[in-house]
Amino acid sequence: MARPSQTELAVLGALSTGPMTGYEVRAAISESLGHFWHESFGQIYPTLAALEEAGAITPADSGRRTRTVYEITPAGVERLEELLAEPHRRAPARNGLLLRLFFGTHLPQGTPEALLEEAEEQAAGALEQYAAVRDEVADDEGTEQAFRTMTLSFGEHMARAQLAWARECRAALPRRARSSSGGGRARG
Amino acid sequence: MARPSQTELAVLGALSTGPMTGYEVRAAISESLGHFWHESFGQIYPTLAALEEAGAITPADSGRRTRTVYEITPAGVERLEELLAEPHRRAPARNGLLLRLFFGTHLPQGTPEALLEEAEEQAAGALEQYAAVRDEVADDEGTEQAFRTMTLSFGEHMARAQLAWARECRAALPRRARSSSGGGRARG
DNA sequence: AGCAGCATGTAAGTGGTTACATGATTGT
DNA sequence: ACAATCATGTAACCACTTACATGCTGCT
Repeated sequence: MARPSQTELAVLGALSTGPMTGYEVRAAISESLGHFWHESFGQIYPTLAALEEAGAITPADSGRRTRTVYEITPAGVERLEELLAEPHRRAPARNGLLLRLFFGTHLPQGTPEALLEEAEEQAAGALEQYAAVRDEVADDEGTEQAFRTMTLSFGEHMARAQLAWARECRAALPRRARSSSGGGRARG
Repeated sequence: MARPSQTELAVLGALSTGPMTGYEVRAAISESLGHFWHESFGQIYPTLAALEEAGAITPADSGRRTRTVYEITPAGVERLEELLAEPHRRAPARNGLLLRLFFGTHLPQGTPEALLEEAEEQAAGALEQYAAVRDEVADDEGTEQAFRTMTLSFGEHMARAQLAWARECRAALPRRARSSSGGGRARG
């Protein structure tokens, strides 16, 4: 196996919270990390196989033979700690919004305005969702709660920042074209 | 043609600012979109070929035959507008920091502390960089300046948000393990 | 002559998604 | 009996990166 993959970390991490099937791993990840992470079966099952091969996880008694409940082994915990300790190489910068916005300014459209509006709405929407989750989280306890709060808080901070940024930019934009078609050149 | 739509957009967008070689396209993107976008030659050259095939760009007189300066065509501008108008594609939700932080809470380490510290330092560092860029940008003019300001502003908002979030979380964390390193402060 | 940096391209590999194929279990 | 959903897996493809191969141009 060797390659330190993000998926490996996610799967191993999920299993560190308790024994699960591949199906449940995916559910656990998408429930708990909602907006911030996601795995597909096409990644999960091969990763489970590789992890078992490497002795990091082991099939536990499942009661049924059509499903495989995996359990993390001591070696797996070690591996997980190793992965966590590794310097977190961040994804190559690829922000589609900024890309579009930049090149949008070279076009006669109201494109930049529209993009900023969209960004603003999206952030506002996210904030509403987070507010709803806040209520739920209040019921949780201990570590679970600490995690959820951090995640949530991260989402909120980022959404608020995006909202503020979009509003500032919209306010600063010269009011030339008002959406599609219209004046090409602003200044001469 | 096939649709490497994000790269296609970036390349077409770059060419919308003026004729360029593939090499220059890459430089233009990394200069202007610095932290927010990036293209590799392995993507750029095939994309240029495909765009030429599709009539979106055309080779212009370069003076030398060992380089090909491409120019965007009216059809290319149309294509660019089309791409810009398209509903802004997925951001596949994969935040390595949040992932690690979550599973870090299940381990006895000072892992979460270390991650938050790293996140805080990274944001602080970015802010310093942006401050430097601020000065440069002041010299620019017109559209160029408007773009740079927006980009920069986005970076600043996000970095400040991350900084605030990391600090809040660290303050809220129970002080159990003291982590390995002692270096928490931003350099002066 | 030699080196830095401009310029173009390709092959192999990575890390991931989508769609599909298959079947078991549970609830009504 | 049937549908929903739990569960496992694979094949094909996709966007992109890395490393490599090659050669030109301009400067000292």
